[in-house]
Amino acid sequence: MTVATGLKIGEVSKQTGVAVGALRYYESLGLIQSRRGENSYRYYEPETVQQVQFIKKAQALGFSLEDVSEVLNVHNQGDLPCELVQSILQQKIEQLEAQIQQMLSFKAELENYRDRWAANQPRPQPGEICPLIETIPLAET
Amino acid sequence: MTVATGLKIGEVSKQTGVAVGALRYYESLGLIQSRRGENSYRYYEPETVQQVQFIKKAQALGFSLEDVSEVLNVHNQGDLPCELVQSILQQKIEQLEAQIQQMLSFKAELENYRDRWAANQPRPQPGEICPLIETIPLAET
DNA sequence: TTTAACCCTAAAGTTAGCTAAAAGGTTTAG
DNA sequence: CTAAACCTTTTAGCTAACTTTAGGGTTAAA
Repeated sequence: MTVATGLKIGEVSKQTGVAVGALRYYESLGLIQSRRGENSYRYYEPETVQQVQFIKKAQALGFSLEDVSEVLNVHNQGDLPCELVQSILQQKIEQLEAQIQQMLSFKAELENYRDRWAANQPRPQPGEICPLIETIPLAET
Repeated sequence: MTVATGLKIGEVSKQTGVAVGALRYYESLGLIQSRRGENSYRYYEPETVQQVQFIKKAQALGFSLEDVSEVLNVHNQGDLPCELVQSILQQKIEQLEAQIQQMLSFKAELENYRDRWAANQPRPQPGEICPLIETIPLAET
């Protein structure tokens, strides 16, 4: 039997805190690579640990696995992906800002209803379930 | 043939703007009810239109269909669901507030990185992909 | 040597709220 | 009478990022 070198999937899992199944999933998406031993086990280079941590950090920044994939593709073509990373990051920031604005105005609307209802609690008319909801106008599309 | 009374599903759909498939889905969740004719068609009471509008309005307030189901259960037990609606609404507001706070601090963090990197763009060391990401500390769980 | 711990694949399940497609019965307008 | 429009059921698909399950091989320590 030849000696298979490298880390087994469980070791990568332990070192990164990423579940074995998730690592296989990443590999299925082409985010990480492995060699196979005669036993068909996956064997990873030590760098894979860093790569997985890269993925985790990117995720922590709100990058989807597809974003990560784009970045890695640029990297694998020998180019510096930093500019791409910057532009994705800028996009994320803008998306976040837009979402926050939306949520703020939605929250204001909810508070509006809550307070209006707290001040004046209507009773359901026959056929109604709860006027707290029934008095809301349906949004125009 | 006996006369089947009530609204057919397409009529409810037209009057509420909710797709036929969605109405069947609501029924499968027990949110609305129907009688069946000899032809196996669903026939709805006129009140169903209001009930579906109730669902739409509750959704517009961020209620999940499960939330709606809870409210309707209370209603169907003959109790006034308004108090429950109020407390769900309050919960939603609080959740929203918490999410907004999280997103704000996350956004600040991203801007922090963006600006730090814009000021001083490091080059990848051997084994690194892009220090913009690699210099991020992994969050403690 | 045995057995626990580890590895494999493939496929299905998770969440939410639907939509779509296939294959077929019913009704209704002309 | 016929064809369009409507209704039925069941099943699958959509998004994202996995997890779980089932059914088996492999390895390593005691």
